[in-house]
Amino acid sequence: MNKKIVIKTLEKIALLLELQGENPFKISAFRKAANALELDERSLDEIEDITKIKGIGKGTAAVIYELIEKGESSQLQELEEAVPKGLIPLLKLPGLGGKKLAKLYSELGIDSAEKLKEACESNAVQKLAGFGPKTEEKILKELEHFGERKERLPIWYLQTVVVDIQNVLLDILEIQKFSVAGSFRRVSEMSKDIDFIVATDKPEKVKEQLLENLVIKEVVAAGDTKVSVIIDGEDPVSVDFRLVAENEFATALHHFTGSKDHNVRMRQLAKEQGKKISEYGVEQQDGTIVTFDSEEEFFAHFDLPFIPPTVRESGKELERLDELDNLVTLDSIVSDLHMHTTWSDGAHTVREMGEALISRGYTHGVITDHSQYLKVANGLTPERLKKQRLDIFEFNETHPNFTLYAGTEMDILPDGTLDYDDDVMKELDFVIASIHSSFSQPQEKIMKRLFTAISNPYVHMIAHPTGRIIGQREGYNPDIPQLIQWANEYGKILELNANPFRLDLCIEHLMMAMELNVPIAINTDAHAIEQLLFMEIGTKYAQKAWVKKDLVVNTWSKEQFETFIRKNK
DNA sequence: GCCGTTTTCGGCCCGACTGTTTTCAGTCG
Repeated sequence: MNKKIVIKTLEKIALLLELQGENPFKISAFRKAANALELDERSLDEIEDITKIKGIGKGTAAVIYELIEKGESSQLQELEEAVPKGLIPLLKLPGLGGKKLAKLYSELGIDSAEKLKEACESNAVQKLAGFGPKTEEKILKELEHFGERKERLPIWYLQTVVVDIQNVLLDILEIQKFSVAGSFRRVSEMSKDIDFIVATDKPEKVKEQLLENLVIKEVVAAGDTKVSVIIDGEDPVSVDFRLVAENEFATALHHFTGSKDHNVRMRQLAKEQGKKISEYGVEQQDGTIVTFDSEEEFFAHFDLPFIPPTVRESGKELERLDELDNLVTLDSIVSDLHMHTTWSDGAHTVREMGEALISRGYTHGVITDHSQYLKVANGLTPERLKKQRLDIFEFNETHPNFTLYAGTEMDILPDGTLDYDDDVMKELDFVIASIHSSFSQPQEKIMKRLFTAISNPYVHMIAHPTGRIIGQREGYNPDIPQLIQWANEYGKILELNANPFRLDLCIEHLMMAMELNVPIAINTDAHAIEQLLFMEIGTKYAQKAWVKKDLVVNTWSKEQFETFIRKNK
């Protein structure tokens, strides 16, 4: 029995129980059991006694054993018979949860969006206890756009929204300080909303100005401590603002940064110490509330080191505290190994890019323009590549404390050959190979192309290994475990492309690479100076996968880097 | 449904907002 199927079944049971209006704790027990199974690294066969796992007891274990033995769950089947399928999508309507939907079904027989609409239009809904005219009106309004709004939005889109909001917040005088929180602060690839924590002693004024100055499509809620709006734009985004007193800022920020599981773990820990965590502070045994100037102090209160937002996920991070020092950080980065200039499709010259790297405090970098195959990007022929090197030599002569290396981002062609001959590559310091064409080839063909590149002695790194664009395209579906194996065998680097559209390799694959100690280069792939800033998001994303500092090529000194790039020459 | 140095019952993380009520339930994060 596949563990994934078991997890899905438990989640499905929880969902259907919810639609029966069941006890919320019972529902969450099934979700917790699914979660516990997911977090356990063992396969189903390797687990001897499943009830030994915390969160799995008699009831959920029975479901799991039945699944293993019969391949199906009688409990799930019964639920599926009792709960109409049409109710499931209705859970997505804001304001409607399991209890209300259960009532709508049992009292009015509502099991679809159409029936719900009819019932609202005939004013049958407002007659139910617990419902009223406003609820009815709200449901009708939500039904108009039902299914239109995207559930989760990609980080590269949300980033633009966050910047716009920050500009509005900076102009509100009554705000003492603010920070983005939530999954965006944890650098999730996709988020369903954006959270901001705002410190102020004049919440009324701040609320007023927020409502006035933001580009608002809809006000969802506007209370004393919480303002919730939908920001208008290409894709509308839910944004929550939490207005708190300045001394509550640190605990509020921690609380609303999450994740949920991280918070639960922290609260349990606090409870063990006789304390209680809320967004307003930490309540001591004697009832007094302690507040903090920073999240660092908050963690220190529980004898914990600062846990970066990026790793606050499953709660298990509290068991990996000794690894926190090994996480890669922006200030340990001394180079960027993938960028473009005006020689191909970049916006700035070799000199401008080089000087931008110096002003970021780096010690070295590599210029890697596109190769000849990419005509749309003005890719370089071997002749132009030679001329470009004169620019690089000249730069190095005039900047003695910094080294710019001559590289390329060379295409792996659709027929499986490489865009430059070995003797062209031989002349270069650093060769990146990547795929930009024929994404839809069968996996076998894609892997042949990647193998040609990775096994070539002059290739140092594979860039953006899957070709994905977050939330938009899957990429070319390579067998990444195999690629990681090859990288290990041939001593090659794999890239974590830091462009927020890509973040490629993804977390799961980075973790696999860590298991084999395959070196990772975090590169911005900058096509303009401003994009060198992507390094920040790249390092944070790497933290999410617990990528070790020593395995990040960009933290290596110039000497270490040179030893690596020269080993095959 | 799960769990237990508060141990077989009774709490489970905790609190805000809304719309329904006339003190609270449901939803949400």
